[in-house]
Amino acid sequence: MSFPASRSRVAASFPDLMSSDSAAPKNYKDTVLLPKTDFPMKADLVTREPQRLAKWEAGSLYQRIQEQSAGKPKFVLHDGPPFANGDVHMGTALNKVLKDIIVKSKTMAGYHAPYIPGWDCHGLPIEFKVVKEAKDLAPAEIRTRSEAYARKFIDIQRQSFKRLGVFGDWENPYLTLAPTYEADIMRTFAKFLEKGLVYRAKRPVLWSYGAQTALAEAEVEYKEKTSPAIYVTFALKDPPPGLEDASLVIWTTTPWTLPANLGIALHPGFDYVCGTFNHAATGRSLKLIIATSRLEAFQASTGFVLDPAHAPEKFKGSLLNGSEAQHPFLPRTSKIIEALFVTDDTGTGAVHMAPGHGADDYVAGKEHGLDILSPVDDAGCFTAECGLPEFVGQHVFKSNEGIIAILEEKGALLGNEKYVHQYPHCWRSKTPIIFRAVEQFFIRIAAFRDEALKAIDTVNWLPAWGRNRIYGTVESRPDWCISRQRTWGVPLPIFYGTDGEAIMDHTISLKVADAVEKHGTNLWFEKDDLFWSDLVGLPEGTKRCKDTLDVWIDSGSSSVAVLDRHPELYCPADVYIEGTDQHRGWFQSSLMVSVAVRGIAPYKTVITNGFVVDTSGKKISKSDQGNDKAAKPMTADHYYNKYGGDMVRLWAASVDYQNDVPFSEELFQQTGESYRRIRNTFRVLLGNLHDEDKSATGTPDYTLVDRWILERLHNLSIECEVAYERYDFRKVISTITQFVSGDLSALYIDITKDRMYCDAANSSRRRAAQAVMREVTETLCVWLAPVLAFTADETWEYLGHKDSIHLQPFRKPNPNHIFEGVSSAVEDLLKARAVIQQAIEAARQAKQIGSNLEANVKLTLPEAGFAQAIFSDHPALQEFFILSELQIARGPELAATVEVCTNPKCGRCWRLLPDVGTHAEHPTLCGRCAEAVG
RNA sequence: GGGCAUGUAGCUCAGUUGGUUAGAGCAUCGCCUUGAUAAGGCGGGGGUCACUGGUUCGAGUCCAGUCCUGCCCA
Repeated sequence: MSFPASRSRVAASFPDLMSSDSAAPKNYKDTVLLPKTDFPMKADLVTREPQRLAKWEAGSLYQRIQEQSAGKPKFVLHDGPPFANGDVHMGTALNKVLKDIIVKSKTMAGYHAPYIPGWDCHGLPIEFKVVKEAKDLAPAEIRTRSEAYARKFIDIQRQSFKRLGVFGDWENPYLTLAPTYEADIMRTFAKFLEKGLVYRAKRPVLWSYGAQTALAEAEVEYKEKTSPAIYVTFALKDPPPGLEDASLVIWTTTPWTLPANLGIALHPGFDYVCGTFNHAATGRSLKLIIATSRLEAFQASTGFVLDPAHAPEKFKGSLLNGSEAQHPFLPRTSKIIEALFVTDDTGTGAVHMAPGHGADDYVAGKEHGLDILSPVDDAGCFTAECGLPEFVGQHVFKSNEGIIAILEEKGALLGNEKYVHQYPHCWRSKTPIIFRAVEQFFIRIAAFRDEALKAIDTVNWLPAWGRNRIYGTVESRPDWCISRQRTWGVPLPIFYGTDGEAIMDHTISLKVADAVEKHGTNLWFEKDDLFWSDLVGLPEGTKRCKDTLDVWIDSGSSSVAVLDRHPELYCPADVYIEGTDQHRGWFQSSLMVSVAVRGIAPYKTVITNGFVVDTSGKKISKSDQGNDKAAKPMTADHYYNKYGGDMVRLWAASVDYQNDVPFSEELFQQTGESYRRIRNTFRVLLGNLHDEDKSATGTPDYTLVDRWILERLHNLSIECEVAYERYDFRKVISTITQFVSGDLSALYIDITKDRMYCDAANSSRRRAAQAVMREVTETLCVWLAPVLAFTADETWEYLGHKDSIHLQPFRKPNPNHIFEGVSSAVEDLLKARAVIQQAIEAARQAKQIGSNLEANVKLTLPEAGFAQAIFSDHPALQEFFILSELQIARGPELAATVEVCTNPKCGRCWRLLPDVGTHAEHPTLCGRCAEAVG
């Protein structure tokens, strides 16, 4: 049944026409060949898409696509694994749909394009959540629960991705927690060992003495804490002229770190003064060095005031670079270095450096060759290394007072205040954290940095600035710290000998990998040292390493664990596509691993997509979910459950993904408008094909508009083909949208309505239009299929095809659809049409006429031009302009005037024509309609 | 603070190597249609091209600086 609602409404408004009285004018509505289709106007994607998904799945569509394309040239898009934590965010959905559009479009472009999705499963955020739910779990238990947690979200996310119409081998994804994958991570690490790229060194980490563990940033909460803030003097050794007997003054809120002091940092660009400072109350007089900008604050805090009697020495911080100063209470010197992180908002412009107790200190210290001293044990108590026997075994925070007392006694203390500041605390034990250097494993980047930089230039970066971005990060990145004092990860397959030294032997790590491949990494936590040393052939007393590997090693190893392992994939992959943050993340870790392991980049092309941001351009992060200020839904399920998967897909294809993507529900709904436009146009086209003559052979009798739309379709195919090749999906959609709305809906379908509805069913003009409409609909379906995966398939089915559109190839642009002179004729016709429409609009606004068919138009064409054949073909012109009456004249310029048409109205086609009433049998019809009705 | 991006109509974006009156879709307003009807057609309004300066006969486009926003760092 088609349009039942409208039919009854017409009947209700014209009861007289429906009367059974044979004398009354006949109702010709039933003789009009209106569009007829069951293709619903209302998409109802939310209920229909799952049915189509079930059908695809039952028919193993993905597998059939792979079988059908077997043997064709391959195209490998390697999936960057999303983290198995939380629901699918719109940013994740954008990325995943883009991947799918690439895979689908490459498949249709004639490639064999398998897609193996993956998940990143290890890592702190999961461990964090698990441990938060239940405290004081044994490592093996944490791992069991973490795996369950990850698997839960893998299932949730997999359902979402499938629901979005993403095709792939969903039953066999790669998981970084799979024993085979974990074993490959260990083998990758073994390769690093084999190449001598791994070393062990101390480095400061956030340490909770309460929980006796290292913490990550995410496990730290900032709370107010009162600390002693003290000023301490360091006497210069071998001072340059003018600075004799002077002391640098540092300011610190952690006196306990002074035993680990190995340096003092000055800003090379700051101005410093060196002068005599007098303390009125005590009568002390000292020669001190202070940053000029901090002078006032220093004097106010300490009471030491610069003696105005002597002009102070002035110099830049860079002057003292490389000099040394005497430690105030230990028999050693501190190296004076320059560092840009020195600020002038607190302190003295001279910063106490303890590379074992601070991140900045560590980096700057490393750069200037300072040692790393961290004389503190797991419980936060001083070790013998601190050089102060009376403090050994005492907690660092309890030692502050004692150290201040020593400074006082040595005369090195200039001031001591209470200082309230935000200080990091352990989220679990609630104790303040300390920075403490512990042994870590590193990868020596310098050994293959140049090779990595060269590899970057073998890759096609889209957009092109990605190249500079990653080049910069690789160029400047320090050595890679790959050990973590965490539980939920792949264990570092390393052992310590009885002397405490790490045994760096890749053959031992490979033995661990083999065992892990069979039994999983839990074995590392479940069995004891004796078991393991026995297994790998090390002597009794050997201890296994308790650290896990940085998760970036996990995902960074995917070119080894996935591309090299899967028979249908290869390395380098053709495309990686991820968010821009991955230049420093996965793109880089993958590059580093691949270059180290096989000497080349793991990808040929790298595409980045921007972040999904709110409409004011602010980032919307997952963690903002639930906050009052970001209460708007940002998860994909909200959108596909409310609007449908194709709507999310169309949105993803419509946005400028190379930049940040502004997003709101309102913006999202905008793409719904273009969806409706496309769908309704498909519906009319399908409706007009209801009585198509499928037996027809030969070239139909095309009219000018038929040829024109076919040529437009030909151009559309060229544009879509190129746009897909350039991954410019927005261009595909805008090209199709403009074609559908501008060329089809407003022109072609409108113009051909008359012949489609009112001509005899078998008229050659009507059959030609149907041939055109089939060609147009099928071609559009094919180009839309990678994006509107569900709707294109649905339309394809209504076109009478038995099998899925996703098994179809793209259509090559058809050169038979280029017609000499047609586009220039239509160009002129459109100019004339614009003038006519304006004239008609004026008459309409003046209430002289209603529809176009009531107008009698006088069109004046300019003397020159407008010479194409159609301008002397009145019926064709009337069809194109959709007019009942048209007169043509030549004049100085293009113009049109409108009068009310006085011809009688045909009761069937509604045109106002002079030959209405010439047939006795059908007195209310025009000649054409009388003949059509018969 | 540094590196890399970005800024054109209410919103999302086009705008070739500098060259008529800066375009499209959506939104908005008015009219028509009621045989695409929870659709369709026609017409209109709306922009100091982030800002400042420069090169040029001519700048949305090229150059310099400033600001906004994002990513990655410090």
